[in-house]
Amino acid sequence: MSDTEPFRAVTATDVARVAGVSQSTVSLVLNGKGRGRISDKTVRRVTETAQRMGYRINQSARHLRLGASGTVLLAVPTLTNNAFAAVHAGAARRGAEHGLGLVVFPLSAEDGTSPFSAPQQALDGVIACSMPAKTVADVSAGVPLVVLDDAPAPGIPAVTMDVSGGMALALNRLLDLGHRHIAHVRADRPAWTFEQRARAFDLGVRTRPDVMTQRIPCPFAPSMVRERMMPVLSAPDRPTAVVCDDDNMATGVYSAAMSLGLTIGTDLSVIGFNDAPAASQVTPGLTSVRLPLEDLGDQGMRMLVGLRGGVTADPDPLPVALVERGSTGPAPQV
Amino acid sequence: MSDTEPFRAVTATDVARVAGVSQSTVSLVLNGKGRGRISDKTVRRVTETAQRMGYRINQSARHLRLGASGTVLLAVPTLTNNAFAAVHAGAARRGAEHGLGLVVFPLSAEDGTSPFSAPQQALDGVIACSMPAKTVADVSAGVPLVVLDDAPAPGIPAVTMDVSGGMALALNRLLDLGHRHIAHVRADRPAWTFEQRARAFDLGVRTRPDVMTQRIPCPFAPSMVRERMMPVLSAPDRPTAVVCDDDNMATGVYSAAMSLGLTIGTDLSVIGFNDAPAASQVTPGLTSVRLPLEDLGDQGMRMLVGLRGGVTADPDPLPVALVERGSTGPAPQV
DNA sequence: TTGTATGCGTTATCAA
DNA sequence: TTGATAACGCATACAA
Repeated sequence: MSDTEPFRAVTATDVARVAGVSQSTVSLVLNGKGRGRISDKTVRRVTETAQRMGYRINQSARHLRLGASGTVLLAVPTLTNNAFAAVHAGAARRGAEHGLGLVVFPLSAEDGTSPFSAPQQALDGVIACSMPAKTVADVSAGVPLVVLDDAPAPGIPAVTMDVSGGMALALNRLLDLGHRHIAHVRADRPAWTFEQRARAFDLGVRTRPDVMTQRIPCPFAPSMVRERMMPVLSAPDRPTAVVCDDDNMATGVYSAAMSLGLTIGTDLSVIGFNDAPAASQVTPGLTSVRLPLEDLGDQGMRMLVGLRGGVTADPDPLPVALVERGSTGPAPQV
Repeated sequence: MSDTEPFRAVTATDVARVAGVSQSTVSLVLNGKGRGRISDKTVRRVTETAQRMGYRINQSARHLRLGASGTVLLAVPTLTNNAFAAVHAGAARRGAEHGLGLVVFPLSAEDGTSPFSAPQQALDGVIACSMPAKTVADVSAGVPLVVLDDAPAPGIPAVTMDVSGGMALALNRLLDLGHRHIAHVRADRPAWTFEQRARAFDLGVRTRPDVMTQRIPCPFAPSMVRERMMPVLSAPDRPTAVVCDDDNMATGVYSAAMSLGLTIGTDLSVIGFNDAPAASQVTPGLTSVRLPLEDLGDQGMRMLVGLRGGVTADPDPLPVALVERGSTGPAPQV
């Protein structure tokens, strides 16, 4: 009852003493390794006792014993894109269930230097998001690796999202709305995820000779997108709809359209990718391809954890959805 | 040279063997506890050997020995606001230096239930961001606590930002620009940080009877702000400038203004708080009070770590700055 | 079916 | 000024 009494954690040994068994039995039971070794009665008693006493495993001790560090690295190309916050959240939550902490690190494609001098020692695994596996080669040396939203390569487990399907969704919606001149604002960054979008766009319009298209590579910054779009949207035969590789880029299109006096959703339809919070905050709301980013992180961590379990088959691409808002409407009459 | 040779970490014992000293000497030296106990020559030799061998401490072992968990909890009111991503980044980076992992958890003010059944066991500390200390009372029981961006209370270490000063900055700038009718869109959420903004606004206009003011409490959602602002901005004697408690709320003002045909920066000046990424992406760019959120997280973690060192004095409020963009301009002629 | 014994790498106490 | 030694809580090989 004393406030000053130092807190003492409930250990497996404590549970063992109360349950009247040995500590190793407790360990066996709690790790599910009692199958065929420990009697059902004992299993029940131990489980229940642990529960009742509020036993919680000491991860430090566990990691020490197992020679693991309890940390996983999440490598991302940049921190500024809030998409990665979602991936992080998903991975972190799942990791916590397994006593794994998650440390994020931005690893630019050009300069792949890492702060980890001895990754094998410091890391239990690496999750690379939206970047080629070779970029993280030096930090992932000797450590289980999972790539997210990148090209599935033989021998490297990958979790992907159906970005091609997302582009198809966007494109078909625009076609349904009667648009026959559609531009694709492409992220000018070498990444599988953007190649997928480009390919799906090209594929989707290939069988439609009645549709005019424009492909506009752009740096990620909205201001650059705006600059690039000004001449495009001023032209006499301007596109009536634009698909952007990212919601941030879409805001650049908004900006250009507005200063040209074009009304978004009426004169010009715009679709983005990610369904970032900003998509619902601009006016009009931005129609966007929602990517299951939190799921992506979750599945990635799940796969990493399963790696020692011998999981090898990549899961199906995660489904995506088109979220319609005010930025899309019927093609304007010519 | 074999690829299959299992990796073996460099331990303090390894260093000891090479340096020709005992393992305990290595521990003493590397923890800086050799002062007046270990000879300078030995200290040098050990330090250098450890460096050369690439020794890295095993945090699991350290935590086990010290009875610590190596994790601290960052409690935030909501995850949707990207401000907390910055706080998290700052705290996580600093924590990593001390072998501390950071787990985030959204703890709503109403329902303060936590997923931590035995916080003293699972957590080495709690950092509560923008929420009253009593909200985290049950999870922080028996654990060092630091509050961020909240009311400094006796006995509870706090790190704050100069939000009042930020409001003064914003207000004075608008006054300098000639605005004499200014509205304050207030976050309708009980939090110290918003009380500060409100108080500073009230204080700043108290001595200016020539200035008309409006105080408009609002939920956080931009759509709600828009709704509330429509009648305000349609009125014949509408405000010529608006200060918002948050950048997100400012986008709601943008939305309302635009649908009323008001040009931001000319007809209506707008200032936000946070300087979120979105502030530079809207058109025109949003003038905003930049809060040092990453610093806040960093200082919070630093303070938590210093707690066992006996640090008690709260640091000065972190300085803020006004970032001017296109959303502010001279007051329109009446 | 269960218990005993050992060591993971560290810190800290005590003896030398 | 330094070294031997004992835990910390857990997983597991081996003994019973």
